[in-house]
Amino acid sequence: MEDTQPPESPGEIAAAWRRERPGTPTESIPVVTPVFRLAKLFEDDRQRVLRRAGIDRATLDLLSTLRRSGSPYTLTTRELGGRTLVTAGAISQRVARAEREGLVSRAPDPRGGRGILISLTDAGHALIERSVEEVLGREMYLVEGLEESERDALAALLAKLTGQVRERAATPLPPAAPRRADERPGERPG
Amino acid sequence: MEDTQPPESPGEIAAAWRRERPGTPTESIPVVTPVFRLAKLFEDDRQRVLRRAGIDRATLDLLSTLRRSGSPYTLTTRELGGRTLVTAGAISQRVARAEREGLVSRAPDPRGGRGILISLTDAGHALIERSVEEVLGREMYLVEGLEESERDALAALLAKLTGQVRERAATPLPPAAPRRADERPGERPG
DNA sequence: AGATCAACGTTTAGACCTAAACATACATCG
DNA sequence: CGATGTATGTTTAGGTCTAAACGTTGATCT
Repeated sequence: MEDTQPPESPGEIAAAWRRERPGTPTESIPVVTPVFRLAKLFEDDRQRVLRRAGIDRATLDLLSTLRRSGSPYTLTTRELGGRTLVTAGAISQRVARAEREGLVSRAPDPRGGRGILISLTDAGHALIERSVEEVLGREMYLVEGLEESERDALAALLAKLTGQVRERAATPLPPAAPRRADERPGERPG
Repeated sequence: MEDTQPPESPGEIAAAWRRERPGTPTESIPVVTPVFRLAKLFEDDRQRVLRRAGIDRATLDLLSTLRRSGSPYTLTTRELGGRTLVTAGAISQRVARAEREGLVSRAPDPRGGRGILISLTDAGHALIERSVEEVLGREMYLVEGLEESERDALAALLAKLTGQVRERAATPLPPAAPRRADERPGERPG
């Protein structure tokens, strides 16, 4: 046997929970599970493309953000942090790695501030120029399995959901679910 | 200043690329970017819930899969691998951690095989029982920002896209974009 | 000025993952 | 039976990330 069955579909996962624990709220599964899986599929595929281009995800993120910001391809560490989904510590490390490879340079902000300006070097500019086209071209291909109208509809729904989730995730967690005293979760059929 | 501006919207990112590099294929951005962001939002929020429940993402994954498989809550390492998105090495480590915490037990497969059976212990069963309800309840809340009909439409599109991407990502990478001879990728400015 | 505060960036410790090298245990074939 | 091959699991080396401690540099107040 070469490989086992593919992962359960979201529908199967939800059905399994309902079978095992009637009453379990499974309505979110058909949305959340595919989001995780798609993120991983895109991520892994992107990594294949990037490896060939001699760059990794972290560096792509950094250089793209600088490149996209337009001439003079310079942002402060803080601005980079705001546009990326990682912590300040990670930014620091990413910049350090990219600097070691000669892709970016660092200099104190001339405008008084305590900020540090990160700029694309020529090598960094060349590398991102080469990589962006490939990454976006490949993603285009991956996404073209959907009709344009479907992509538009999907993009709209994703945008709306992102907004909603951002709002709701920002609110403090509700109190932990009440735990029924007669619920004997430890019970196990022999 | 407390925090900088939120990350650019997918539309802004695409517009920036078109401004900076006319002709860049940006059609995938409104789909791919929100998928990454939603995955991170869900992931981070889930982690907050899990921390309170005294469990982490890796262990949740492991225990959920066992629990969902139904009595006797036992699977081989290989089966676990097939249902999870991580490598065999990661499974091994996850099981080792969970075993150290008394949440699962390991035993050689009695049916002749060279496989190892991983089973939920009573403690593991109790923990997952407690956690699942909270995680899914919370996710339900996060996703309820969309109408039910929107969620259904979104789920259908995500399912279709997942299938398409899985197919397309499996195919070998097309040849690298032609690279101009004067572009020397390995070269580094002194 | 001097003290205190706030913003910013870096460093460090620890967690988890992947890829690849290593075992092991069956299975098959001469 | 002994040699190869194949499927499974585990271990190890290395990498990136987060959280939190830490250090620095301006800004504010008296």
